[in-house]
Amino acid sequence: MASFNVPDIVVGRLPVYLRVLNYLLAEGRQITSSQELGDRLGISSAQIRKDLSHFGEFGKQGTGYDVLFLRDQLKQILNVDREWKAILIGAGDLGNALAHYQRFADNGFDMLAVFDNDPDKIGKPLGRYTVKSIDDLESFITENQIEMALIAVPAAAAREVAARLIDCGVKALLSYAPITLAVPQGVRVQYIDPVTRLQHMAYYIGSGDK
Amino acid sequence: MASFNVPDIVVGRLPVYLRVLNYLLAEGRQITSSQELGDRLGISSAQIRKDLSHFGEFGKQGTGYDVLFLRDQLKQILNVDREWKAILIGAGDLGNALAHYQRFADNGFDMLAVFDNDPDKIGKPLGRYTVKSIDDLESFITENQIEMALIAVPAAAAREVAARLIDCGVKALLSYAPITLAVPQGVRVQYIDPVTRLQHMAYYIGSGDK
DNA sequence: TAGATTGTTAATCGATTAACAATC
DNA sequence: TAGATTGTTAATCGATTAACAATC
Repeated sequence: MASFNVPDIVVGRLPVYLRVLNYLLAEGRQITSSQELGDRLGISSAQIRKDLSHFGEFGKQGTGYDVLFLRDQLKQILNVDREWKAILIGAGDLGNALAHYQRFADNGFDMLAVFDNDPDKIGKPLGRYTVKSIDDLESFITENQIEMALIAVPAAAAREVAARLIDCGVKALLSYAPITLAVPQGVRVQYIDPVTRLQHMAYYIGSGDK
Repeated sequence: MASFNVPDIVVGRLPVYLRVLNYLLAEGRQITSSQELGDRLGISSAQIRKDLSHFGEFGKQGTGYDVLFLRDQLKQILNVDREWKAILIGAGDLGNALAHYQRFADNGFDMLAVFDNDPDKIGKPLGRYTVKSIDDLESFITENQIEMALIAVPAAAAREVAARLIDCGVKALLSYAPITLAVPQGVRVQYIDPVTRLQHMAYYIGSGDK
């Protein structure tokens, strides 16, 4: 797992490589090539080989890559060859969808609890959870050594929630709130905002000449 | 709106600029600067000025930018100074959350219908919609001149759904299915996969030395 | 005017691509 | 062996940053 200064954009592609390898595995494929992976992902084979070269040598000349081996190597590199403990803040419609999303558990992200500040929701069942009070956020994180959190609260509440999470030592935030968060060194944030994505595409399909 | 070959990465930042300008507007601010915008977004003021310079001159030396004016210019540039007609495919938990998401309408994305292939769901209410049969997809798109679609179906169904949408002339797809879609020239796709985002962050917070 | 901030240039930095020797 | 594909190098391409003249 030799690596020190791999470009973030390369790291961001690894999960997609991992995903396609999992599909290949499910299809019963044993061997693949940078060419095939590139074709499936719409990128060049050169980019895939270059990206992988940051971490080591995983293939065989003339043959390609062992799907299972490369898959497992990528899992190691990404640190997803183990379980991660996460929580979800926000039990609205989006929180409900995330609480039911099977792929988190399937990929080793163990969602341990769901929090909300609405008295009408606290104590009620939500999927396999019982919604907890946001008042219990700090104690729960500390006691369970939570490392990641999904933020699915309104934009107006997101900054305070993020601050509290970070105060308790949560190191990765995935925020669905449409707001940019300032976080200290050592804490990672990723954003999911479908509206900005639609706007991005609107630029191109807008007037035909772009 | 002079522009021909603006880097995609620049286009992708404009919606975020637009978002922060809307917040400034809501706060009653009339003037801002590239410095302030950069501070709010965690990027350099130089990058903001450079990005905007692809499209024209929007500020005044010594003063900065008129918030309302720049906001409206960005809306024009992104082609979001008008309504866009969209549909949603998939009425599961995620589809339910998206059907209720107010920010689409707030930002000019008019969701006209929700489709599913499950007989138990078809005809049932979902937010302000009544779930339509996927059998009616083609006729609905054609009759209503749908331009965008949100895909919230299982991965196994996503390729076929995308193909049908594209066949009917839909030009922008926002897919929540964890699979890469091959689309023809002129069609845009964006993906939202929270699992890849968590995996991306896991890389950094994994072992402390990255 | 003095102070501030833009828009732009040039330099730096970083990522992608093409090509090919190595080698399975 | 002949054919195929990797890993890597060097060249190209593209993005970001720093700096500053222009100017409000």
